Amino acid sequence: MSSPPAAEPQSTKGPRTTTKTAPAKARTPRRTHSESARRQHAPSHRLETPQLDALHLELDRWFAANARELPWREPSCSPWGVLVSEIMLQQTPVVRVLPVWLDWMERWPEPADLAREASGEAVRHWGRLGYPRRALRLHAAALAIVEEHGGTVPGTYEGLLGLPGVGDYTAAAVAAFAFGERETVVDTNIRRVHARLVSGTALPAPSLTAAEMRLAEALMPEDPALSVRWNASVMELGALVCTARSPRCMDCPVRAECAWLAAGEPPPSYVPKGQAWHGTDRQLRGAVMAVLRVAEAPVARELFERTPADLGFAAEGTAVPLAALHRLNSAPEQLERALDGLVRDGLAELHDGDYRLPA
DNA sequence: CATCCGTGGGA
DNA sequence: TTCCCAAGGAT
Repeated sequence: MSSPPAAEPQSTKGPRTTTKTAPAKARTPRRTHSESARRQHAPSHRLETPQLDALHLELDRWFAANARELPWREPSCSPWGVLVSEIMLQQTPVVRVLPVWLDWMERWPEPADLAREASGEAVRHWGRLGYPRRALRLHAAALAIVEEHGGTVPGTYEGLLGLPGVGDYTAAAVAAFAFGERETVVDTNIRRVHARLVSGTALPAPSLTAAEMRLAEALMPEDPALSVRWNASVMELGALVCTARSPRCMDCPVRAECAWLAAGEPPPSYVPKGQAWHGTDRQLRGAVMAVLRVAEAPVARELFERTPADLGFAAEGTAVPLAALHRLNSAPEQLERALDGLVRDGLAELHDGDYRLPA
């Protein structure tokens, strides 16, 4: 139904103006177990088998026919656009990211455009995507890109990993999808597909293991362009077919090779524990941020506490989110903790008893 | 390494 | 209605 998206490098990363190196304050590069595993070019078990070749072909064909058309997959999309999409997509479904991503790209087409703004503007236009710290980190990343990379998104795993909000997954994903690098991309979708297809289990381990990284590396095609395509294909299969709940195995292009199906779909060996929500600080923080995002002016602390006679003072627009906040009926000390936490995290500023987004 | 950090649509 | 959980990262 959709035209095959070409999984080609979206930027001919030409001269990336590497003249400005040696930043005054170099970020300490993070070292994760998966990165060390990535570094060891452990040729350990390269599975150059006919079966693997067939798998690559089957998934590639499926991807060509079934992949969603997403703007950040267009060859014309800049590395900046890919980076923004990847951070927005962290723990957030595609359908909710789409409108916000389009708004951001129009508003801030380049890192320097966002870097010129106050961080609070990034938070405001993050809307209701959730985890607003990501907006803060994206703004900080834009600043770092301008100050340390001449305004262009770094094109290597290491360079990307040094950016705020960019971890192992995002660094590999941007290097692969925006620059065509052969990187071992492992997200929750890919982990689940590997668990079922290869390991024969319903779910991957609770946390990412070194064995999974080795497996992911072993499954990737050698050719960089094909590896990029493979990474995108496995991720898309996990998102559309090999889903967490009620996988559509009938529509799976590789069901004949699936170890989990062959084993009779054994149930997961553990139950993922859900996150508490009602009555938590997170819920309260979310309600406070909903108020600050729509507020035109700083919001007095009393309005959060509901002491004034029921919102007579609420500035227009803030009445609804304030009412939602009051409905939570949280203890004063919890509200205090939430507000302090937001200020500590840089999501809000406090001036003379008034709260606002960071200016 | 376990925990924290938002949100809303679908099962 | 309730519960699950989606292209994770930082501490």
